[in-house]
Amino acid sequence: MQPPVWGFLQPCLLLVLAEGPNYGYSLIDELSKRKLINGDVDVGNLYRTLRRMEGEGLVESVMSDEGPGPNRRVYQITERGKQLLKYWAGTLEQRTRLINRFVDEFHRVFGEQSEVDLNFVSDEEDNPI
Amino acid sequence: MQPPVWGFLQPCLLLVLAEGPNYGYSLIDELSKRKLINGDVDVGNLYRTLRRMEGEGLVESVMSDEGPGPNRRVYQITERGKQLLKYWAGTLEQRTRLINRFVDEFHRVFGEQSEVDLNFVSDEEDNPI
DNA sequence: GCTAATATATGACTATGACATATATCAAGG
DNA sequence: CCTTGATATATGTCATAGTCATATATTAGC
Repeated sequence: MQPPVWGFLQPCLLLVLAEGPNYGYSLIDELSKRKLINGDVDVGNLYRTLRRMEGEGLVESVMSDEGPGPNRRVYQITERGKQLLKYWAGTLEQRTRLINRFVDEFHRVFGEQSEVDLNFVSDEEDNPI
Repeated sequence: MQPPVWGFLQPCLLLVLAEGPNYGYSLIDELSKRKLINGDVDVGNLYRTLRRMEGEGLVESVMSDEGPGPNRRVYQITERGKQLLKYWAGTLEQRTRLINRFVDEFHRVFGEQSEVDLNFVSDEEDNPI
């Protein structure tokens, strides 16, 4: 199954772009290299997210014919994007506190020894609802 | 602004229901009391989430005329729901590791002393895009 | 010319959440 | 009896976010 880390792609893109301009395909590589996202990033989702961010004034883009292969749309973070990135750093720290509280409660309810199940599979088949 | 903790409501509901049957309005109180969610929970969102969860066989509900006021729909976690809860405990622990990696990278890029901004406000007004 | 890798983009669908609004029950006060 | 407020569930509409599939174009290697 492996549910997505909702809303985490945007802050990750801002973080990588804060170190310098970059383009879509390369951003995917960076996210994998830094292990900021486990598993593969959906390319369609990536490009639409970047476009949305441009619409929100978080990044700006120009087409570039440098490098081999098809032209690249190179994104650059804006001042506004940097502001939001700093904001994200704060809220994500808060988020870990919420999650830690969740995990503590979980162990309190189920007992410290209780196993977590990393391989939940949804078997819709035998679900008569 | 305060962006939502995406996908966190469902696991929280499962966790509270794992301690005993409960109904919508009371679940909101519990989530606030345990500080599992900061800010208010949208009631419309809550009820739709519970219905969705029932459709997925994670909880079951019965109407109850106990207590004062209008009748309550009392939800009870299923075996399948408990399984998913254990799974959530595992993935959420993984999620904190991703977020910690993000925060580390952030401080590496912006410097340890850099302030996080907990009060980002989207001023769409002066955004000419 | 064909194929594979690179690169960007969109269509259709699902999941989650925000904000507003609707409906109903019951208790308390006038 | 009637209004008001608290409780309780539910739906409408929209935005955001992600999945899976597919389309289109460029370039390099054979």
